[in-house]
Amino acid sequence: MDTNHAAETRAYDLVLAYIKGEIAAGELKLGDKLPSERTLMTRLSLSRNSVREALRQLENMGFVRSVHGQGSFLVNEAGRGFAELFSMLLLLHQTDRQEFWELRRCLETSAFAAAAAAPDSACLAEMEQAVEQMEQAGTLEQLEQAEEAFHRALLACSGNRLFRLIQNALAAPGQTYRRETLTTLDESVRAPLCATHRRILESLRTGRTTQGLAALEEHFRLIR
Amino acid sequence: MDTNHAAETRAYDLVLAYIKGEIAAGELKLGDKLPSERTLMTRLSLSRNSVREALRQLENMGFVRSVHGQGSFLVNEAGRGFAELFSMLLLLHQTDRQEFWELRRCLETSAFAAAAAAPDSACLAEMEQAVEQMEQAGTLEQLEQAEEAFHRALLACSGNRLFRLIQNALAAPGQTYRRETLTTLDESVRAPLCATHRRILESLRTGRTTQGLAALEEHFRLIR
DNA sequence: GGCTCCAACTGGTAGGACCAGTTGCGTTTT
DNA sequence: AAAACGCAACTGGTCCTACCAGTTGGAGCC
Repeated sequence: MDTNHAAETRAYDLVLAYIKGEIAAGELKLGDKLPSERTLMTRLSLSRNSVREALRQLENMGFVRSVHGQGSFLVNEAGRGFAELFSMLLLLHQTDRQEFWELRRCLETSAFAAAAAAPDSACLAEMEQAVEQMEQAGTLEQLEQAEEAFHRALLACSGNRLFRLIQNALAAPGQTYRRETLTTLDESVRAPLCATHRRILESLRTGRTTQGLAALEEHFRLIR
Repeated sequence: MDTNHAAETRAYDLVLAYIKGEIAAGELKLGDKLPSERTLMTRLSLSRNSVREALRQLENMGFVRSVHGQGSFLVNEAGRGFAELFSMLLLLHQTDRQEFWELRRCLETSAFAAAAAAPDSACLAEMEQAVEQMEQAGTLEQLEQAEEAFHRALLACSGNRLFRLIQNALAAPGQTYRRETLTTLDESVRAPLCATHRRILESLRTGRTTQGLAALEEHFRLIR
């Protein structure tokens, strides 16, 4: 194995270090406006190019949002750039849809368990709304959106922000897969699909965890 | 809520699209050398700045490795840039160690189940070696490395590349947490810790899944 | 007071210049 | 002829300047 990974240091590392320092010092918090590129340039004795490459990296990670004419802001949209990442992974055959579904199943099972242990009424309400929208969905697109909303609420219910982060990261290919699955779905499967979602929700309300986990399993069998 | 997220298009998107096109067309595959920045510049009618910003993004995602004097290469080091991401998440209090452990537990539980269904002898051998190193570890550092190797092998055993990707992403904070935990660990806990790892391995060999899951749970109770 | 408009910000892009590693080929040396 | 050297032509890394294009806020006008 080569062990010289960390040897290289780039100019824009200074910018990253500076931003992180400001955050650690409490000078910078979420929503704040970063110093302008030209300010950072002079302050850190760097070219604007280097500053911009650092900001691109932060923007790519979802921590910075640069708006033309306004400035750059510290935000929390972590996972935004992951859409690109996953499309590349798929393109390079470094993953496939089976692994994708397996990860989703893994996350949602854990999320369900966490949610069942301490259900959040707001999230339950969201899930209720999503299930109703699924049941009443006229178009496929509505069904799609409702289904996604349901799972988003379920993940949110877990309270784990990392789970949601990964879910967001999976959102882009997820939409593709969801559409593929739903369009090829036999109409006869649609009713059980809705029923499964409702059972998951109800089991969270009644605390019947094992029943809910079974419903989750069935859900992934149906949709995979 | 504002809904104009996707309106903006940047110059470097052209580069990303071009690279992806080349990959899709089979012109470019892992390990290949990308066209030089100056070539891309003229070929796509962009400034070198824009080309570089695109390459930085790809490099940040771990798909490109630029080497001074040699060129840029298409690689698969996805997750390399995630170390930065997680340190930022922690810095901004967008996650914490509890969520971190919960994610690890979630992944490893699923990975164990997958591994139990179709155990891979090579990975089992790696795990065996890791357990032995744990049992014979003299220094804390050795224990640390052996423990990490064990879990790396377990995740690899699942066969799911996304799992390994996320594990790599978690590696940086993982090392910090692992060290924190192990250094504060009572010496009396060390033996059971090794025993737990061995039990996980043995259960994979004997196919006693429920026993293995219990051992995994105990592991996370011990180490958290 | 409310309006318009312009000046002074902001980021986005372009192109040139130079530094600094790497590579390979031609020349020189042995 | 084989080995060593060295230069030229790549490569990415950085800096600079200039300009375009949105946004903002205040000066001045209605």
